Amino acid sequence: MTRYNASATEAKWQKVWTENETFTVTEDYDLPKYYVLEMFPYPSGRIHMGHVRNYTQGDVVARYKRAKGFNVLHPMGWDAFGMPAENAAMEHNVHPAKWTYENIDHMKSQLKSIGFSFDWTREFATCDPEYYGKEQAMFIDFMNAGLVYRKESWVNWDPVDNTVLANEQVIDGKGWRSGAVVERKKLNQWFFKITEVADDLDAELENLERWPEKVRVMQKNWIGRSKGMHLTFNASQNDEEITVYTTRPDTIFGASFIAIAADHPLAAEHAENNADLGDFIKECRKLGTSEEALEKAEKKGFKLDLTMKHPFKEGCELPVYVANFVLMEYGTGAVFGCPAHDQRDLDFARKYDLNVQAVVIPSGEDVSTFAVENIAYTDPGTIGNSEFLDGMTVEQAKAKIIDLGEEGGFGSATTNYRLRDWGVSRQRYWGAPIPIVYCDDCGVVEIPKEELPVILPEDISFDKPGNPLDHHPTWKHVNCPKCAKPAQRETDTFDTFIDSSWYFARFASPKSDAPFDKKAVDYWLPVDQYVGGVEHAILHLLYSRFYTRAMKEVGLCDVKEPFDGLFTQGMVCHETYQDKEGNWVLPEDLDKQSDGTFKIRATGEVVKAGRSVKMSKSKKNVVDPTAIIDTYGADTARWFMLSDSPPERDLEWTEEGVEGAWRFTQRLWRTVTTNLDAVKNVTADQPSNFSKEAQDLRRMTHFSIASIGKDIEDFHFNSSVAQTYKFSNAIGAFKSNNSEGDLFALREAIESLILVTSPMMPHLAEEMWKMVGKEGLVSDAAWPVSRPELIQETSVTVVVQVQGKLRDKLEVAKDMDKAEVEALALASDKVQKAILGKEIRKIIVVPNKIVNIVV
RNA sequence: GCCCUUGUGAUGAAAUUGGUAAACAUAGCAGAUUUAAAAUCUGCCGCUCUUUAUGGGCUUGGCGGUUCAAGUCCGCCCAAGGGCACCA
Repeated sequence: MTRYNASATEAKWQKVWTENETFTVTEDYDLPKYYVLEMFPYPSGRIHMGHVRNYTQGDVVARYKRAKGFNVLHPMGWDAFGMPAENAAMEHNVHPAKWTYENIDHMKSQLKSIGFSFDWTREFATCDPEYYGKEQAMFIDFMNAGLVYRKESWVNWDPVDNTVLANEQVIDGKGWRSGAVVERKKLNQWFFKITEVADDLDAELENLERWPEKVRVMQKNWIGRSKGMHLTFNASQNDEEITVYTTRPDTIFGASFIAIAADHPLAAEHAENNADLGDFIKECRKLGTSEEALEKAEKKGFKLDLTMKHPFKEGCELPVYVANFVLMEYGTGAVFGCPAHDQRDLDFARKYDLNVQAVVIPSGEDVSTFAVENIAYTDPGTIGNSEFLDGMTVEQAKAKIIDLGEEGGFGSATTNYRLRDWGVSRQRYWGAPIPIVYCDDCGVVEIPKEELPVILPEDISFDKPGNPLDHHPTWKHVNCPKCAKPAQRETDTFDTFIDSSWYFARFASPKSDAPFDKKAVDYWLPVDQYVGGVEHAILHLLYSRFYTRAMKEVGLCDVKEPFDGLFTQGMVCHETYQDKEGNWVLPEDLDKQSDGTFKIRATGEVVKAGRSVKMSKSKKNVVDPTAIIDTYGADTARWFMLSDSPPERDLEWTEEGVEGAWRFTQRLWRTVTTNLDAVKNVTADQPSNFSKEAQDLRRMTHFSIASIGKDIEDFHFNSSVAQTYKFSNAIGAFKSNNSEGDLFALREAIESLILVTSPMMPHLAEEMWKMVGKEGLVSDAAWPVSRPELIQETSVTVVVQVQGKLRDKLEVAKDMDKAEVEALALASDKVQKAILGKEIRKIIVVPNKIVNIVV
């Protein structure tokens, strides 16, 4: 018997799929559509196991939905802008474009070798001017719609390299390359008004029912919507005022101080003739970037020579502090402190010996005796010690204060968000240029759309520190599009999160001269099934949701939410190994000993096996997909990725597991080849008689079709795999007597087995499909039809319990009458033994399932 | 500190959503085949007690509760992982 030759067979079918354009899809507006998308990769150079798992999951769904008759869009492209290309340019003196496109070529060939059903005709890279030019055009649309603005904002500045650093390039407050202490610097930068739709982004989370609850919660917390009020206090000494934001106006009578942020304008004003305050403000700013870990617990303040009048309490004066725990970026940068009902305020009050007055009294406590010691009371209660608020609930008191504030003109209800506007300027080369020109006379001028794209210059150098676009000899010098006088280009480029915020729309019509064809986008979007890592739960997914709203706002599409269904897959993990010196060792350099320990092949040294963690280059616990595919074939790798572990959980990569998957591909092949002669010439006509065994096999066949399909739809691939094992084992165990009925059942089983396996192991399925004499490709074949009447059992096992304990099992006819089952149960010897001498109190009969006798 | 998730045999896990816990696979053990090994095939495989049976008891992180019945629902606690982190 021949063995299945994976590498030759897989290459053969990949070629056939390409030549036949099997997975090329068109906008057939009459067909029901299904859009499957996996998060597109950054072209780092090589595919890793995480990609293989991610794309295998998406591919199974895509192939399954195709078989179910959907018009399936399953595209692939490249998130091609970003810093690694610039780092490579600096380290290896290779142009970012060259580096990126070479990586794309290599990774594309790797992806092709795994047999994914991508429509490669729709492929694009975001670093192509054909793509980013459309992004520039949309930026201008957004600008005209008032969704974009420019303001000064802080960046991390490396004073040695003279460059802006991303947050991840700042390590312990120092630049990753230079080691210099990072400074904060203000630059003019572009922002998207994501906060303008914060309310809708928050509210619509509720309707994203096919998203993981976890991701929705994370986004909700990130948006951080809170309802409160603005409240203005007037100074006792002069006409200064401070407006605070509070969510607890009900606790106003418990207020004992006002605190403002170090960056608050009033703080700066007072610092002008107070050097100590100036020092304190500097200290607060430092805290922000570096030593937060050390200082975060300690609340510190600087008392100003200023007090504020309590708005409701005659004669009550509140001291004003500059405090390190108040943030200028949130609310108004000022708060009133109510120590009894806020832990931070309480810590602060204890340190500076301020009054702690409880004004919310828990039920069961007495107003006169209830006091707060070191834990602030934040739960509901009745208002007390608060004059006209006394006796109200927290909610009533909040409403009352807001009313009074609005009447008196010193307060108003407000909603606040933790979410901040999206800063999109990056002081880098390898990104999409922002299509703006600065003119001395006309100010900020957008590039006219017909002059787009603004293309990145190719002749750049990374010799000098800083942004190559900025020190390019000619690129930034242009004439103003309005007045034609000499002007300067914006040299910042877009945040690469913009690139990934609309690529899913571009896939709908990747050759369009517009960003996309509206009809095509309205047909394909939203993405029905998006698959990717949970590490993108917040930023990428939130930005995409905003961006899609923005595109709708400017009339580019009618879709608001980009992703209807989201699935976040787990990581791929592997054991780690360390030698005597503690150096990490690659699994492929090891030999396994018979006692289960590992030795380095070259030196014979025994290594220490550590816990299993996410595969990473730094820990060297990686397995190269190419090596696995060369040894076992893509179908084996795919099968292993789907087996055992539920897809949302982490997967432990083991040699034994891969071996097991490989053995199964061979077993499937044998199951089909050994039965080939018997079933090859069986006609499709169904005989009228089936043996008991044939009926059982048909039940298994039709049950498997239904069960495997449902498990794929529910993302329970490990269950699909388990059922496929059972199905295949049943066929292997089937002894045909060569009667018409047996042969029919066997042929039906084998054909169905090939079909249900095809989304998971497409190459092997294609080969077997041909072997059993089928015309056409299994990739084009319809999912088999499961006949429910063949799944029905005629008899069922009913369990008999006494006092909830299993005592006997009965084989009875399905849907047998309750009384009859009860009688049978009581007739059982074992049951009689168990209830001997006891009185029967109650008998519960669940049809076809269980009888429970209570004594 | 707050929020979320997970916890089941030696291992990855399953359990029709309250109704036979451990399907399927991996590892292991025994046997067949083989000159031998690999591969393949067959059988066993949660713990425990005794009278070794077509027997009894126990078992889903721990303790308690609801129920005829709990891996599943409720309460408290423990452990691991993830997210947020002075957000007023």
